[in-house]
Amino acid sequence: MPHLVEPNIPHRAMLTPPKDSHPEKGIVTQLRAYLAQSDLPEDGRLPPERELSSALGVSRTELRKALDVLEEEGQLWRHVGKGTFLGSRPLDTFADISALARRSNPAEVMRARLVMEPEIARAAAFSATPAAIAEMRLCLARSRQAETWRHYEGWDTRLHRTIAEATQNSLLLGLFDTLNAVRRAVTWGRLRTAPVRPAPTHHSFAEHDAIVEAIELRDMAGAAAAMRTHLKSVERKLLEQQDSRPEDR
Amino acid sequence: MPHLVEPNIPHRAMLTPPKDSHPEKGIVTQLRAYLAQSDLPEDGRLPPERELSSALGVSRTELRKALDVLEEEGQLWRHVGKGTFLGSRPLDTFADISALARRSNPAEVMRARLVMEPEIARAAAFSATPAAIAEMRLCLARSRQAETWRHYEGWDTRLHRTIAEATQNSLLLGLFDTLNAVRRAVTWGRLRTAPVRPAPTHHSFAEHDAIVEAIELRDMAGAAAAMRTHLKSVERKLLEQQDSRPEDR
DNA sequence: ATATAAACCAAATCATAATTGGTCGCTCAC
DNA sequence: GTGAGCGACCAATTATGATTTGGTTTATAT
Repeated sequence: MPHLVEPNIPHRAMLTPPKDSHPEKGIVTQLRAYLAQSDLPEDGRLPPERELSSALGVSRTELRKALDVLEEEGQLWRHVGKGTFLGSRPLDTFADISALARRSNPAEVMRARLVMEPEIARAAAFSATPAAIAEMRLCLARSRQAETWRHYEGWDTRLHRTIAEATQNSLLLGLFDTLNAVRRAVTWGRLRTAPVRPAPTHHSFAEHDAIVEAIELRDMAGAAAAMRTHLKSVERKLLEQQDSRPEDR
Repeated sequence: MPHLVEPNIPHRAMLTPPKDSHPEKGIVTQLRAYLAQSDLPEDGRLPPERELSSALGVSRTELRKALDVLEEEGQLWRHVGKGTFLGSRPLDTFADISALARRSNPAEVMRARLVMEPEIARAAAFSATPAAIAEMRLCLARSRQAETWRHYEGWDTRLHRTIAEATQNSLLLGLFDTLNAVRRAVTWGRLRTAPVRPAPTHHSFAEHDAIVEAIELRDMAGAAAAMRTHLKSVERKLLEQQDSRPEDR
């Protein structure tokens, strides 16, 4: 148990400056002075609030008010568990797949797919080449022939990626790949690994057909709608599975 | 201290199958059979070598030889500390911002934004908290007060990111951040640092207002449409600039 | 009413232990 | 001798638990 009882330090109330008409402003300036003279570590991190408040002889509440002001001014940024730092918040833009996967979950992945993939399909309907469409048809055929769920999923993944490629937008493709990597990395309760093959009536077959058909017809709205319908089906299936099998972890 | 001394387990040398003319080949087929019948977890990870060897009744050395064969065939991949997995090694899908930016260009970035951000705004209209909306309004006000283009862009960026945060979907937020990082990397050369402030009639002001207003009204379609309108304006402005100033990169 | 102190919370970090594929050295059987 | 089995060790990775830290709430006092 840390920090049991504060040893009896004589209060320094008398050392506090005389009452100010705007006391919080005074603390702000006091804090500014401290930040100016104190040499902070390389990363601009300043001591935790609990230390700083006692060092400045103010309550943590008041210190936090002052910090709020400086943060509002953009002079520093704070984050729970990390600390308080001078300067502007570093855009945490390293798209670390594993980090994303750790913070995410299957429901989020499905919602992200529902945001991205219909629009990707729309773009693909606009710019897909005949070769890309041929590859989509190949994926459709192979996924129907798949003898195991593992094989089926392989062709399913390839179909969706082919659609993303068909946008001819390398950035969109990169974002799609990132999303896909997170999807695979997210540890959802081990799904179907059954060695049985998907039933010929599996809902995805017809839905995939509809997507590719719309793309081939250059029907942008139709492609987006078909993709949305498909992902909604997948989502429903996912939720059913999750409900019927409440095992967690 | 773990695993002090292995308890004295009687050797099972006599239980080993009779000598095979090509022992290692036999183990490979045995391993193949095991992989075919055993249902592996979603990620394709198979049991650690120490378990698998005893489960198959072969020595770890022999098992590793068999695994070497399968790895050479590309049927599985291994990594120290992680384990052994079926399928092909996941291409290092770390979303390398600089690599993406190198392959991309401003036009692609704009199209990617037009794909993602309207749908993000739609989702935000559904799930934004009052606090998030308050922050959006703050960004609106501050961007109007901005005294330089740099400040304006700061608040503009923060507004768009706040909208992405309001989806309450960390994965979408991560994808948005990736897109944003690429955007900044791509437009790195040509950031206008003009000290003049944006005109009060700047098109983005009213467009931003419309987006936030739709989000506040929970008007999902309206938010998506407003965001699309805004990005179309930005795209038009971008193309004008690019035309009038044909400098590339 | 306001401020303070204390307690609690969740996110992040740190420290430590346990796994896991890769490698080396020894022993034994043939 | 040659090769296989066995055990130990290594480094990379993961898992786990305690600690730190900003954010929030509550009770108390002035």
